[in-house]
Amino acid sequence: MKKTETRIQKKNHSAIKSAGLKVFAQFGFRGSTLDQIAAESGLSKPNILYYFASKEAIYEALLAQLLTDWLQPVRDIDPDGDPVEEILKYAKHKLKMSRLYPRESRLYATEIIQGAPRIKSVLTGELREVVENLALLINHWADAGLIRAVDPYHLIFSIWAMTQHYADFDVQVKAILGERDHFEDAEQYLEDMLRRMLTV
Amino acid sequence: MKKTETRIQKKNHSAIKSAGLKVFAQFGFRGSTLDQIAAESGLSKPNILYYFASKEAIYEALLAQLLTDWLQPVRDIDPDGDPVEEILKYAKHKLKMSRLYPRESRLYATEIIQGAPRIKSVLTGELREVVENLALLINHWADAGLIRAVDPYHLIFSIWAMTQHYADFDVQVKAILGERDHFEDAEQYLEDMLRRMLTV
DNA sequence: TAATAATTTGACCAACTGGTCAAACTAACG
DNA sequence: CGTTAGTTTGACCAGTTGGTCAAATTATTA
Repeated sequence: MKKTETRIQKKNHSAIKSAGLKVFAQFGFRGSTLDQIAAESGLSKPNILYYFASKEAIYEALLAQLLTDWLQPVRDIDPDGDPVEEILKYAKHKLKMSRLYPRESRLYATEIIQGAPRIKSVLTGELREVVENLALLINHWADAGLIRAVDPYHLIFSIWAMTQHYADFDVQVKAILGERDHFEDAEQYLEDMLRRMLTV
Repeated sequence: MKKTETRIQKKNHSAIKSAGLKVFAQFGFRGSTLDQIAAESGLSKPNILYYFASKEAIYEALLAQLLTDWLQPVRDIDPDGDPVEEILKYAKHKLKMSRLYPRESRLYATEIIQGAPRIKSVLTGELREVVENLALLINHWADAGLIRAVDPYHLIFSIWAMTQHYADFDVQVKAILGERDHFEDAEQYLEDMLRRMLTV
């Protein structure tokens, strides 16, 4: 039922979302202005509102995209794979997302810090369910003696916290480590940590 | 040389900072308005500007306080104490701060995410220096065989990331775990993780 | 090419923004 | 009690905000 976008629509929708991501990730929803997004995207303000009904519509489109992108890799964890390697694969994927798409991570962070007013239902719905299932799987692996018994929820939190830290707190990390790329060391540390947590 | 504050000044400075913390932590600097802070503090907008020169002055007073509160416990780490216990003591202190003062953590997070425009000099100055010293100490402990050799910087990042996660992403944590207090389990997990990382 | 549909914009608006200021009010003190 | 210093406020302002709209421009298609 969805109309196919014209060439121009495709280009402009994309330009607006890209500009919106940049602005919203830095200033949050209320701190961002349509004028900023207009300037960043090279379109005029009324033209932006021709493609999106409102400032909020842009923001919500970005959040929706983000959430599906983030939930998928959790679902992709293979219950029949090697437990440690599956968790490690997920953690490394998450870290790579932080390196390649730090603005997405920051956009999500600002939304959550502000109390997640627009996605709370997703958090208590889809996200919770997906995490619940992963926690069950981890407990199952532990019961089978394939990994050490750990609190699955806090294990997941620790992976999220550490990986997203490198995107969200990038300025701080760089202030301490310098501008040199630190993701290799971060991955090393993360792998080391997870192996120590998961093997006996 | 500092004039002693009158009773009223003390009360109102405090009320304004408290209200500012609440508002800034949720909406960031640009997303917050003086009217919100006025409503939250129970003072009129002009009255607020009688005590602070500008909206920015309130924000900066909060940040300055925050930074000293956060740097001190790092400095308090005792080079002559038991290494694992000293690091554990610091991590637990940080976690307790997240439980007791989540808004301070969120205020700091929004500032960093936005690129730390007002405190970048502190990051590359005081913070960097303090972390540098801690890293040297950790390496020294490792050289002496008192702890396992780990990357001290990423160790510190992992402590920060995990502890602050419970304050900054509180909504998400609660969406997954429910409203029940989870800090006890978090501390357990954190201690377990750090002991495994630091002992051979 | 002519007609139609899609796109873009300048001008505009009401609400909100941080901040000012003179005047009114209140507390403190000799 | 009267004076002074400290406090509070209503009215106001210029700049910014998200959003509207009719008109102009450009692309598409018959």
